[in-house]
Amino acid sequence: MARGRVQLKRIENPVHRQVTFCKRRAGLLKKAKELSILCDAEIGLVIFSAHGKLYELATKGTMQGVIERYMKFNGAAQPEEPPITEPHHPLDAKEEADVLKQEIETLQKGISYLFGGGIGTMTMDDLHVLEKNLETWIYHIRSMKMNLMLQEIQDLRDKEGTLKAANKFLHDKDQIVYIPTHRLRSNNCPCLHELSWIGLQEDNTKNYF
Amino acid sequence: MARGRVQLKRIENPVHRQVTFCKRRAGLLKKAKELSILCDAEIGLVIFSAHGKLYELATKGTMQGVIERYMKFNGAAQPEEPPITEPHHPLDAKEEADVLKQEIETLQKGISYLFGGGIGTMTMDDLHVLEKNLETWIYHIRSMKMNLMLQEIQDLRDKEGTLKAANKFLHDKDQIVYIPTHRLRSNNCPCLHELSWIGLQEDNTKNYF
DNA sequence: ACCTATTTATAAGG
DNA sequence: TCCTTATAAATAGGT
Repeated sequence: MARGRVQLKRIENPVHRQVTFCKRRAGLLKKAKELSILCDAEIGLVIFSAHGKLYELATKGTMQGVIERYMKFNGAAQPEEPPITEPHHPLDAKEEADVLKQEIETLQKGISYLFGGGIGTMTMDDLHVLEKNLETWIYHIRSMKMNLMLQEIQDLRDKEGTLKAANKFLHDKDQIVYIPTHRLRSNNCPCLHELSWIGLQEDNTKNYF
Repeated sequence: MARGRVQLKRIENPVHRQVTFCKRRAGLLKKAKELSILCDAEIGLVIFSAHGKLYELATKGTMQGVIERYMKFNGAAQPEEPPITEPHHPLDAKEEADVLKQEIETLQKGISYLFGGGIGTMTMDDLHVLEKNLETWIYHIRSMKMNLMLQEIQDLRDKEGTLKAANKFLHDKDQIVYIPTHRLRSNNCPCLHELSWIGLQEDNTKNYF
């Protein structure tokens, strides 16, 4: 530069450093603009001062645009083979539990990335996968809850049927106990209809979009 | 520069333009590195050539880090009054349904953004808000389902109690025992224990993280 | 912020 | 792409 060579190390004198920062920052921004204009390039430049202040330049559109373009570039660079989710075979309880456990591990890893170490190492694709996993996870948990609750309801209905039958029988007759079996079937219980619209069975979230 | 002033406009000669691009790109990257070292600044520089090739520099960490920091900065720059989610007053069914309807509208808008128009127009903050809304939404749906199912269970238990009482009454009166009552108690039903760990009540998702 | 001696970047040509 | 060289630009140190 001028009146003395520059050492390529942090300037210790804070005043000198601040002055140099101003001058060189201006120079850098100017050079960036020039390069963009002269050579038809799109440039995004972000500068955080030592004290955390932000200076930015985006030629041709916004910084967001530059970031997106950059993301796409890096996303395409590592096109990890999409694992193609299986059509979800019906599994028994043990298998289901194992799948869930594994799923939970994956997700906890992703989540600790997200909140702990910062988003830094996660690409947009990673986030997408995480989101999908989260949906799947919630779906699994919900399915399990639903199944258990349905079973609970079913049990109670069975009992209800039994009790009703016994009650009716006792009310009608003071004789031999006989519970008619057709009264104990649960498929004519009115409650089932009320529950049906909630979508207890399959991937019901899909239908809301 | 040298041997002739430079016009601040796109260099038309493609060879000249390419040569200048190489030289000035190198210069710009060098200057950026120097500024970072001399003044202890964090710099992210992204250059897309006219032909789409990417050149990048991130001092102090990764480009992802720079992008994150930039995002946070801009997120704070437009600190749209955080709506502060109400502590979720207990609403009646009608209110709840209305809230849900509105929520669904918001989300459908967001989702069509995401899948239709491309991510292009959505910022990271938008995505974050969308994600939060999605969680809230799923939570709401789940809450409603849970409430309905819990009510169903409660109703059935009530009925069970009533029937048991009636049964007992008839039994005592007529001295005829047909249904052993200890088989009808619900609090020792195995299903209940299985249900308890799932957390049927409040914001159970919180506990998984 | 301005000045200016000097260093650095770089345009043109090979 | 790299080398050379003349010259424009950038800038360190001072005011």
